[in-house]
Amino acid sequence: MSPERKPFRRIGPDQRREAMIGAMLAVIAEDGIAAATTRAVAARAGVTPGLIRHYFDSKDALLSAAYERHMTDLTRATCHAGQGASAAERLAAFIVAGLSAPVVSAEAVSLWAGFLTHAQRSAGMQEVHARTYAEFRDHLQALVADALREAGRGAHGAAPQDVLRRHAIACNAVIDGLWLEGGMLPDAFAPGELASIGLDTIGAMLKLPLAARPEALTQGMTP
Amino acid sequence: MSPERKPFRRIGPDQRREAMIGAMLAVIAEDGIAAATTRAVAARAGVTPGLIRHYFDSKDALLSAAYERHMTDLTRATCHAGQGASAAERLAAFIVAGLSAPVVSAEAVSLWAGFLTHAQRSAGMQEVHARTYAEFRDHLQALVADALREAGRGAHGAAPQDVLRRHAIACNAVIDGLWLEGGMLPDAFAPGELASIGLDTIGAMLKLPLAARPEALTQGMTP
DNA sequence: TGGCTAATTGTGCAACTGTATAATTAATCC
DNA sequence: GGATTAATTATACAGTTGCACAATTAGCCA
Repeated sequence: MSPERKPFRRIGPDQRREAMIGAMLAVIAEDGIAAATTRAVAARAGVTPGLIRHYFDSKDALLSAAYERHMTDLTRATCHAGQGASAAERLAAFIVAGLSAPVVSAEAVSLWAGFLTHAQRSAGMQEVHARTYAEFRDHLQALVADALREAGRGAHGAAPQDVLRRHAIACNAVIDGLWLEGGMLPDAFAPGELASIGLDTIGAMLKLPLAARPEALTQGMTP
Repeated sequence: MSPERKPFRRIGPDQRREAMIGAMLAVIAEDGIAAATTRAVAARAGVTPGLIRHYFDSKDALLSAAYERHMTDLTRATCHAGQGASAAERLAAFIVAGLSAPVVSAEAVSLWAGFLTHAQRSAGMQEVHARTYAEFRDHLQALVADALREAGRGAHGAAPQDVLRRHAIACNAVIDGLWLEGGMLPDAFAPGELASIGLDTIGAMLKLPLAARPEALTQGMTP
């Protein structure tokens, strides 16, 4: 009856924080946010529950940190894909990236929905939400503005700033809506179909011919 | 020390069921799904916690019932607005209804997100989700088909069924995305703005001139 | 009026939750 | 290599949760 204590090793504080955030994300994605208890997350991180409170002020603080990381990852995965010679190509690449794996996935939507539930009641998470959302839409609006200017429109006209805002809102809605459908009904769409629909819809709306480079579209076909 | 018991009156079983569903929806909308405990819901319904188990097999069963009612209400509020002389007018009315109050509201989005979290892990709720979603999109696809036929398109052409499906997916995405934005950031949009953007976007996509009847658009302005 | 029945209440419980706090130990520093 | 310190574990606790079950009672029907 020797009181065997669990052996452990110290790792860098930043690594441990990251491990906990990763464990929180994994548990939520797998078993839902209701299952993301301190004990479950700690077990997933290979650690004792008490340690969570050593790195985070509360369980909610860890939740906010996880939310921020998830949204940052999603935004980065979409925005960083925006390479291309022309502005139209960059916009198209952005759309395709946001509507292909791994951005479109059941786990990503599951995580997002779980966070959303808590976002309305937690000031910290609301702040993260507003910030990541604004970041995403501003980026999108800049891409749209570039593409329109490149096509010889936008610099003149009635109220370019107002029109730009409406366009950004609409583009964002198209991407969000398709992303949601794809994540919730993964088997309802052929590979590349969502990206194709997104390009067509936004292209028609902006009256710009948007086309994905071939390798970008088929990229989502090989998981 | 007389053991005073809570007085009560029996109401019709259907009414009591409805009252409990209503209480569940109210609690979730107000304080989030985490606060929707059996005790909180029972108190809201003016009833003792034990009674919930008398009308529902479990708390999850009540949750599923509430989910179904919420989605049915949302769908009905959108679909039943589709009156109009022409097919294009009916489609426009549908879009406007789905992008105006009370369909667009923080409570509606809050409820939907809360349910979504549980939907992925409950077979019953998943079934409700798939059913209400299909219903909504089928209705939308029929409206789009009518509007295109009315404009002299759709009956001929390459693959009308396939094109129709893509259009329905895209329309659904636009409405869902705008609905989401409006519900999460209620102060970010002027009254009627979302509906106007929705009409423009879907009109451009279908290459149909879609316009709301004036009273429909201003309807969302008087809360 | 007086049961009868089902709707409703009250009580209790075992499991689980977040977190506070003390005890232990791995790594660092000199 | 021994002391120091912060990282980590272990324990405990008060509150909450869903639910089972027995006790009551309101309304209906003869």
